[in-house]
Amino acid sequence: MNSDITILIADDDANILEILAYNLKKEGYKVIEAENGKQAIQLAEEHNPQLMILDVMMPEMNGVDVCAELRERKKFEDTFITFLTARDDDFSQITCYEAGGDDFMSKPIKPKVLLSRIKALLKRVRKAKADEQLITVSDFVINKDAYTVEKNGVLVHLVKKEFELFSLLVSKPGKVYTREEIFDNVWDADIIVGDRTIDVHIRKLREKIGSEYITTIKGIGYKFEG
Amino acid sequence: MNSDITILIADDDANILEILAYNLKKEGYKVIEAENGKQAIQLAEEHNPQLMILDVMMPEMNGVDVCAELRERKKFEDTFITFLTARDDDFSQITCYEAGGDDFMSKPIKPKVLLSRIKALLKRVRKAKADEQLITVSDFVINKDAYTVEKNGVLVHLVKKEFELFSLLVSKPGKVYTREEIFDNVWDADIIVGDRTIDVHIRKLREKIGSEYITTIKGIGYKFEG
DNA sequence: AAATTTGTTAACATTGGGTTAACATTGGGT
DNA sequence: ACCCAATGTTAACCCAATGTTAACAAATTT
Repeated sequence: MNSDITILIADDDANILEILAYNLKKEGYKVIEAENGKQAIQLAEEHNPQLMILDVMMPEMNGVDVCAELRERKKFEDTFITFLTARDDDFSQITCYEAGGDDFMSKPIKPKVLLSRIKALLKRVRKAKADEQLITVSDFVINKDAYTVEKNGVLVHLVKKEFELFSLLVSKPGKVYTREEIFDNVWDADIIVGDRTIDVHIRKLREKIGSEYITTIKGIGYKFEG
Repeated sequence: MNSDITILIADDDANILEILAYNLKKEGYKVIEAENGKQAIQLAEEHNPQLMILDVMMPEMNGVDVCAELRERKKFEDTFITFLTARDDDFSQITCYEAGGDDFMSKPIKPKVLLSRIKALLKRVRKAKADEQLITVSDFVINKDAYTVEKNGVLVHLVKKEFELFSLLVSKPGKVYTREEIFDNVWDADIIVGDRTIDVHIRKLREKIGSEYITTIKGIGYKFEG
């Protein structure tokens, strides 16, 4: 059940690494181990963990710098990062949070505490994940995994382009999407389509979901009415 | 800037309550104070805080039970709950997380640590909230994403040119925009329109938003009265 | 490869925002 | 007080933007 969660741990102390890895694996998480900061970044890039546990003091690159670096990239914007530190002096705690960390733990780590803490963190991860894929707005439930849309509980069959168009509009109810924005998001960058194409898809969408949800803002674009 | 974030703090020690409240208010959060568990639940019900800081040991009802009780209700599913405890023994930490807590802090609390920790927690709350760009001036709320204008809470429908003209004038209340400036900003560079065009749009704008907001400066241009 | 589904285009219909023209009114300068 | 240039007002008109339809092309499935 936890096998879809990847946790990256980085510590230069092989013993700690082993203890952490053992306990996390026992719970069913997929564990990636790094021995220093640089490796942590590289492995994060490779495995896209949902949670990272970084030792603050590491060779090559310290945990805080790793965190700061990762936070620069959109890809890791929502990754949970928690720090490990030997001393719990104010300075380093604050530095950790300022670098964009989500949590902070002092060594020595007691496995039971670690695990319950991680569970609390992952609760949020799971929720964030589920939120991304299940959007509920007004009369609709959009499931991005299954590519399905329900209106008041009944399934509405949307084909790919319709679904993507609808997802986009629904992702920010009320926001007006310009034709250009729609093209950029729903069509591949190198594909050029005529200017009636969007209208036709909007037409079909309205036909399927009802015409009252998508509003035309003449001269600008379309919006979904939350 | 933080005034839209409500934090509830619950502790039976009046001194701690005061210190926490002082520091949080200083940061601009709206703070609700409770002296015991029962009161905390009641006040949470009333004020719907985004974050709650609960002392574990309290009369009437302890923090853990408060948390467990709140987590039962869908309304508080996404509320962040963080615990304060006097001792940091394993048992109570784990209990806290099991009750559905998101974070855990040991007394004595150092204000700087508390604040940076809270900021880290609220980062995620804010993220969901803060993506509308709203301009608020006098009686109006202008939403540039949705292309909507509200006057005293009621929607005023402006069409493209009207909206752009209004946005321009509103962007610097009090500043007089010459006809030339208006043309440059609202019309494409290569388009030439007659000299009554602006007047007609101003006329329509005044009709829709009320005539008292846009003033004519004869021989110069128009301005929005802040 | 045929059949079906999905996506795009073209051709035409429709609409409403933007502009203009024609006339009314205002108010600053002399 | 008068003039007239600048602005206000109205309604008609035009056309660009969008709606609509069906035929065609591309893809996916059978």
